[in-house]
Amino acid sequence: MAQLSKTYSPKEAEEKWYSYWEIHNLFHAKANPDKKPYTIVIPPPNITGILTMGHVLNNTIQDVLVRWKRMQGYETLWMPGTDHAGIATQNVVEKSLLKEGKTRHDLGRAKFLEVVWKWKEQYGNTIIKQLKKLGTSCDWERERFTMDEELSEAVQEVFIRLFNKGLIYRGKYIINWCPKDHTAISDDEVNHIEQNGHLWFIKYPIVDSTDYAIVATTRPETMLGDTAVCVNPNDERYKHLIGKNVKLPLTDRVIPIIADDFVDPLFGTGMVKVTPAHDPNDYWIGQRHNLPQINIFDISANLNENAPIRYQKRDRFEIRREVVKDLESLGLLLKIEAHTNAVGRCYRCDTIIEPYLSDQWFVKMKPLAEPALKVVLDGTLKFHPDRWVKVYEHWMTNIRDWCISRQLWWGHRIPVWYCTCDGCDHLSASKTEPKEKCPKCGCHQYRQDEDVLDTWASSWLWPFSTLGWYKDNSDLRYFYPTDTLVTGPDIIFFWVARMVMAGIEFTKEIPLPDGSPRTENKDIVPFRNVYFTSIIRDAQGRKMSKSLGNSPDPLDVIAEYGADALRFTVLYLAPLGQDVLYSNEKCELGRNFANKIWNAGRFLQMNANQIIDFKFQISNSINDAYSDLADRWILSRLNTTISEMTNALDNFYINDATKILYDFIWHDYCDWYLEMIKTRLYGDEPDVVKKAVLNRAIYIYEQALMLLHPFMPFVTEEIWQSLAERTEGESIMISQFPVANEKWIDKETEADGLFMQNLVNAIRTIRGELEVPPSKEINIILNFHDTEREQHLQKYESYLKRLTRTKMVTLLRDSQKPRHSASAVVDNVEIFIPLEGLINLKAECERIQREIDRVRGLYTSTEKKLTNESFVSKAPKEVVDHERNKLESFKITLQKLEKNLESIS
RNA sequence: GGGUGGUUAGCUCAGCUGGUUAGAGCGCACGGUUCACAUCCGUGAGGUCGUAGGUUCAAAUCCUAUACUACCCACCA
Repeated sequence: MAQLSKTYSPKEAEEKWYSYWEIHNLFHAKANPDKKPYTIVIPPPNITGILTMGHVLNNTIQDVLVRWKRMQGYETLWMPGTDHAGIATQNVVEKSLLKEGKTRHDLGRAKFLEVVWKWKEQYGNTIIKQLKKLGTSCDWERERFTMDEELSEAVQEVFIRLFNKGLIYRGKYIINWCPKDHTAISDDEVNHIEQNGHLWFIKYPIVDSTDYAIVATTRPETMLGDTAVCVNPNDERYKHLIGKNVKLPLTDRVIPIIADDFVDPLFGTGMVKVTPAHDPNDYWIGQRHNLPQINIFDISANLNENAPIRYQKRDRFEIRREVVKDLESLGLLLKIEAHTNAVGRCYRCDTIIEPYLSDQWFVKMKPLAEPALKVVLDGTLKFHPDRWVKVYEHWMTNIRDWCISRQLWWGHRIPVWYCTCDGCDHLSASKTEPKEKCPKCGCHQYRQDEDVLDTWASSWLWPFSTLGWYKDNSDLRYFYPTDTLVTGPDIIFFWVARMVMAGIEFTKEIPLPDGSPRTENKDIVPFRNVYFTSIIRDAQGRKMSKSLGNSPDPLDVIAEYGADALRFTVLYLAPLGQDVLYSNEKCELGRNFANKIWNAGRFLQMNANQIIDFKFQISNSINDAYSDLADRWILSRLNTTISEMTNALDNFYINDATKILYDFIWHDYCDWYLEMIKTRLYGDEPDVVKKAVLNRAIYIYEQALMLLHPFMPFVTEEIWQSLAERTEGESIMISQFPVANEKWIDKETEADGLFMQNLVNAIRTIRGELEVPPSKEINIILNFHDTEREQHLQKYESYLKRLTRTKMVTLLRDSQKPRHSASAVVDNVEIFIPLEGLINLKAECERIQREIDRVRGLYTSTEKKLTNESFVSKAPKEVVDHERNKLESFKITLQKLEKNLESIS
C-alpha cells in the first residue's frame, strides 16, 4: 500500500485522477448490444456562461446517476455540449464591439458572424473547463454545440417538416418586443413583475357634445395610437354613446366609441381606450371591429413619425410624463390613482417589453402539445417530484403558439426563401437556395429570410440531434431515448415541455436497435424521467444573483474545500425539489467527511503495516472466519446500507442516499466498528486472526468506497488505488457497484450490537456526568438476571473494556449494589461502577433522581394508555402487547433505580 | 385572480403509508495530547412540531379552515 498523508489534500488527487480517467477513456460510451444503455444529455450551458452553484448541483446529480449506473454495468453515456444562446451571445459580442465604437451594422452580417464565431472559439468553452474541475464524467469525445453543422441541419430539417405540415405560419401580430435587444421574444421569455404605478383618468371630448368620455389607463403615452374608445355593450351608463365619436386629445384625430364584451364595466370607468398596435387585448378588439392600427414607436420604443411632431424621436417614458403634463394643462386629466400592475420585462436584459406589431414566424403548438401531455399524464414519462405534472398540464392545456423568429444575426437562419420578383409572394422552405424556378412567376431569384430562430428551436431537439438525428445511425438507435433529464424547474416550459413535443413528433422514424419500428410512446419520449433540481439560495434565502454579489464562485470553493467536499455537501443539503440555503462554510461538512474516510484508510494501512506479510485479498465475497459480534454486526449494517441506499437512488432520493452513507461510514464503521476491532488488532491474537480481521475491515471499507464513489469520485479513487496493487487502467469508476446480500442482514445481530452500544453509552454518561477523568480506569459490575444475557455480556466484555476505559468487568447474577458506586439500568441489566473516593454522592443522587423522573413519566403515560378501555379494545393486538412490554420494562427499571437510589451511600 | 411549496431545537433541515421517550449537522457549554482523524473524540443543555377546529383508542404525521413566507401562472385597461 502507498502511504497516505495525515490529511487528505484534494488538489493533487483531483488533477491526477481526472486526467487518468480521460487517458484511459473511461468516460467514453460505445453502443454495445451486450449491455443495457443508460443515457443522460446535459442541459447545454450557454457559451457565455460561467459555472454557478446551480450548475454544480445540477451536474453533480447527473454525475452521481451516471457513475452509479456505469458501476452497475450499464453502457453509460453522458452527452455534453453547449448552447449558442442567441441573444446573450450576440449581446456580449456587440458590447465588446461598442468599446471600439462599432455596431454590428458597421461590420455587416457576414463579418459580424465571423467575429462571434471567433469569440466562441476563444471563450465559449470556459464553462466546460469548469465542469471538468467538478469531476463530471461526460463523454467529451462527443461534445456538441447547438450550431454544429449536424445540429444546424437538424434544426432546418425540423423547420421544413413543420412548415410542410402546415404547423408553421408567418403573420403580423402583436408580439413581445425588446426595445433594447431589438428582437421579438416569446411569451415565455417575458417576466411579469409587479410594480407600483399609476392609473391615469383622461377625458376625451365627445364630438358634438360638451360631455367627455373618461378612460383609465396605465400607459397614457399610448393614447397617441388610440383608434377607438370601447365600452361594454350591456353597460347602461354608456349605451347612448355607442356609435358617437370622440376627439383624441393632443392629436387631430377623431375616433369612434365602440362596444365589445371584453370591457369590464367594473374596472376604472368602464371605458377603455383602444390601441390596437400596442396592446394585445386592444389588438384583438381592433381585429373584431376593423380598427386601424397606428404604430407610434420605432424599434427602440422611441416615438415615430405617426406621433405628433413634438413627441417624435423621444423615449416612451419621457413622453409619458410629457403627455400627462400636456393633458393636465389642457384640463383633460381628471385624476391619478395609485395602481400596481404587472409589467413585462425581457428575461435577458430586464428591459420593459413593448407589445409591438410586427411580422413574425409562429409554430402551431396545439397538435404537438396533445401527445406530449398524454405521455406525462399516463406515466410514460415521470417527473420527480411529481407535483410538476400539474404545472406542466396547466401550461400544455393553455398553450399558445410559439413565436420562433428573432431579429438577430447569431443563430439558425430561417430556411425560408422568397421570390424576389415584384408582386410575387411565393415562398418556400428549404435548406439551401432553391434551384428550380419559382412555380408562381417562373423566376430564379430568391432571397433568404433575414431572421434567425429562437435559441430553443435548437435546444428542443437536443436529446436526439446530439446523436445524429435525422440521419439513422446505430448510436441513435441504441442510446435514444435517454433515461433521465436533470434540470431546473425554471425551464420546464422553455425546454422540457418542448423536448417532449419534439421527441414524440420527430423520432418515430428511427428504428430500435433490432431494426423494429418505434411504435410505443416509451420509445419516442426523449427521456423517461425528469429530475427537477432545487434552487440554490444564499444563507438568507435570497436568490443567487450577479447584482447582489451573493453567488460564490464554485472554483474558489473547490480550491478551498475540494471538489468532493463541494459535491457531497450540495447533495447532502438538497432534498428532492426543495430550495437550498447555501453558504461556503457549509462545505466543511463534506471536507470533514472526506477527511474522515481518508483517516479510516490510514488506520487500516497502519495496521496492515504492523502485520508481517500482510496483503489485502481483493475479493468480491466475504467470509466470517474468526468473526465475532463486531464483524457480523458491521456486515449486517453494510448490507442494510447498500439496500437502503440503492433504494433511495432508484427513487431519486439522492440526499437520502448521502445521509444513509454518511451515517454508515462515520458512525457505524468509524465510531463503533473500527474501535471494536482494535481489541483484536492490538491484542495478543495470532497473526492469522489479525489478518482475517483486517482483511474483512478492508473489504468493508472498499465496499463503502464504492458506494461513495459516485458522490466523491476523487478521494475514493485516490484511496482505492492505494488499498492494493492495481494495474494501469483499473479504476474504482468501473468497479462493480455493491449489491446487498440478504445473507448478511441479521436484525438480531444488529439489535445485539445496539444493546452493547447502549451499555457503553450508559457507562460513558456516568463517567461524563460524575466527572470521572477520562484517564482514570474504572471497574464495572454488570448485574443480570437471566442466563441468555450472561452469554451476551461475556461476548461484549472486551469491547466494554476498550470503549469505556475499563479495567475489569465482573458479571454477577441478582446481586446487590456495592457501596459507593454509581449505577444505571439498560434493558434490565444493571451497571454498577464502584467509585470509592471518586464519587460525588450528591451528583449521583441527582442524576439517578432525574433518571427516575424520566422513566416514571414514561411509565405513567404508558399506564394511562393501557388503562384506557377503548385503546385496549380497539388498537391492534401487537400495539397493545408492545405497550404492555414497555410498561413491564419501565416498572422493573424504576424498581431498580429506586433501590439503587436508596442504597446510594 | 388562480396554483404550488415551506412553516419541527439558536441556525439549516430529517421525520415514508398515523402507534417506542420527535432526530441529525452546525452552533453553544463542559471534559479530552489513549498509537486513523482536534477537518477529531466523549458528555450535556435546548422543541407545548405556525394557529384553530375535526377524524381516531392514538396526530408532527390524515382532513378542514386560517396566518405568515417563497415561488409559478394569468389579457383586466
